[in-house]
Amino acid sequence: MDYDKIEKIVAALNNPVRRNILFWLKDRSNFPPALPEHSDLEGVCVGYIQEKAGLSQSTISSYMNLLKQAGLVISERHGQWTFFRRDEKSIQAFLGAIGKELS
Amino acid sequence: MDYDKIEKIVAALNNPVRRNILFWLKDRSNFPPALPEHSDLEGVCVGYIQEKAGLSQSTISSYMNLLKQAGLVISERHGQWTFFRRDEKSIQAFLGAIGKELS
DNA sequence: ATAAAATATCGATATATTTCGATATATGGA
DNA sequence: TCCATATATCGAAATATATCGATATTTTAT
Repeated sequence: MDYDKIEKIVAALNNPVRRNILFWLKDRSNFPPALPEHSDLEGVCVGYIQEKAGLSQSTISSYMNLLKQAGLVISERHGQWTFFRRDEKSIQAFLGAIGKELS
Repeated sequence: MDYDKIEKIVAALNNPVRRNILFWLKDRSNFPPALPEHSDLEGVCVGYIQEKAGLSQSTISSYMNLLKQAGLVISERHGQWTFFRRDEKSIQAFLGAIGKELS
């Protein structure tokens, strides 16, 4: 994982709301149950994330995009809904890389 | 390690110069040899850090203070000189904590 | 005491980030 | 087609950060 990639991730984590969102996404039960037609989908609808975060819809939208650009989350659109889940592989790669850089 | 402590460290790391400084401080040979009267001291004189970073003296001073407040470095004053070294224990604690938070 | 060297602090400016409300776009239903 | 819902994008204002030069402070030497 190169220098710029780490930089992007550190920047993404350097905000309490975004950091919280990643934490919440670890456990689906931090959010309301999915709608019936979404029950077999992975991830959490951005609307629920926005509610839980308590910020404006536009802010959360830009934050989720930033997390996505940093590679920390994966997004999938299903009809009118966008779902986000953590990119566990990328997160682990980051932890490995930052561990190596700082040790 | 609590939430605010991690926040401070992530913020400290969220700058290329500060991140580089921590990296350079891993290896004393990234800097010129110490003066004879400092040869038995630990750490690197802030003047050398400033030279290597290529920014103004005042910027580096504030940056080193920020790294110190985040607990990433330890400073020691010897006469007119201030020396900085990494706080390895704190760094490892951070890596453990961020690994736990993100995993 | 004066002067020099090293470094911390201050104040200012430019730029980046946070956050919002407004609006645009995408999807779906009647 | 029109209307509704969900979400992305835009532009703006407030705040935070990066960085500088000037100045203050600390330490040392003469």
